[in-house]
Amino acid sequence: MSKYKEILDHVARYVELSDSEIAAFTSILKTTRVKKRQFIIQPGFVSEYRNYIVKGAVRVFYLDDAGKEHTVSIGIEDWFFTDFHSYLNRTPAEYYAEALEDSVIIQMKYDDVEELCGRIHALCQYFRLYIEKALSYSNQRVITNISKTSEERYWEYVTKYPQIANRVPQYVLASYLGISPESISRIRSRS
Amino acid sequence: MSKYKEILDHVARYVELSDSEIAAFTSILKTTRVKKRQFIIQPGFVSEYRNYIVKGAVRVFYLDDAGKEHTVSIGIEDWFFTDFHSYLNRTPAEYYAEALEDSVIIQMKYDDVEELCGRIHALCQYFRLYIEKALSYSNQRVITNISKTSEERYWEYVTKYPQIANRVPQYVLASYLGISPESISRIRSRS
DNA sequence: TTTACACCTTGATCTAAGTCAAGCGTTTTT
DNA sequence: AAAAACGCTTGACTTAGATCAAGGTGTAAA
Repeated sequence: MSKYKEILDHVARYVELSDSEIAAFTSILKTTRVKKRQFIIQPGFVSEYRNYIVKGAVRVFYLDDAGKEHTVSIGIEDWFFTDFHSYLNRTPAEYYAEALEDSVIIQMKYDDVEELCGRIHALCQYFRLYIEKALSYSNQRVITNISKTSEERYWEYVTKYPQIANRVPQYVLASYLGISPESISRIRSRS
Repeated sequence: MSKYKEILDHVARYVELSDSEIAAFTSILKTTRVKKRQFIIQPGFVSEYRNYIVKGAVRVFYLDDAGKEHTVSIGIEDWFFTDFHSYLNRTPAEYYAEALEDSVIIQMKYDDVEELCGRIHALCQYFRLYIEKALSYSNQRVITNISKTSEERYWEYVTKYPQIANRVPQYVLASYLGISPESISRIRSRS
């Protein structure tokens, strides 16, 4: 039983890899353990890795000039995260990634991923298909943000992702939805 | 000179295709001409194609229950558009795509794209790399929407995409930025 | 050439949601 | 076990931006 079972299962949902391809893929993986409140990405440093969450919860957020946090993504088991812009362009990150719980993540370097995607067709397909889904989801979020009220966004999220909503602090959810923590509290109370 | 010069140039910015690969790719392409105000995608119908804009301008928008329009994307020459969710899942579209000018677009069917991506590694790479960029951009937009004021979003857009801002009606820009047309007008006047 | 529609502007008003501030349980830390 | 920090709530107040409504201008159509 590979120590990379979880991520290999994830890949298998999209494509089938041969044994040698699995070996090539796992050879670029690295497991990292992080403690609650530890940063995995920090502004100023290049986000070199694509990170897959095996266990735990991680949020990516942006700290604006006024010192306010805006959550880019909240991930739990079986999610990828990174500062995509930094990762793709090898420029300093603008976001933080912070462990919301003690977590186990699998990391893979940009260069290694690109090299493998150039060499292994199935792996390229895997990333393509996965990213296409992520894009469709991101587009959805944009529209929800500009077309729904705070209250609608809150209840939609809680309904769609109860397992995340119940697991992360409310102020994180608030900053993900673009609502103040006080407003979230009021929305909950008037129901 | 191929009649698909523009899109082949676009591909060439990411990967190199052999002559036979170019032939295979162009064989799945179809050129369509649309008049200003014509719909390319409509709710209820599956968005079967990935559409590349050769000439013209197209916007994708969502019409909410209250009858208000929310623009998902504004594209001009050299951009792709589709209702990604509908396209990927072959479910009825939720969005409209409307030509803002008389336009020429190149269309490719989902099944054809998937078949080619399964067969031609370089093409799979091309779509993967392009979509990764699009995702990074979409993430950016989410953060801008939740962290900046209407006024900041407006000026940022105008500065970043003057050629689009000057080409499309202001109410389209407004619905893209999540601002009312009246507010856009006021933002412009107080500068 | 006048009718009409599309798009933009300006003014008056309204309201959802943000801000500021205080208080209160619950975890952490020491 | 006390102190400190964290996360959530509630109240009073403020405000950015929406809504409603009317009028103006240019372009296209009849």
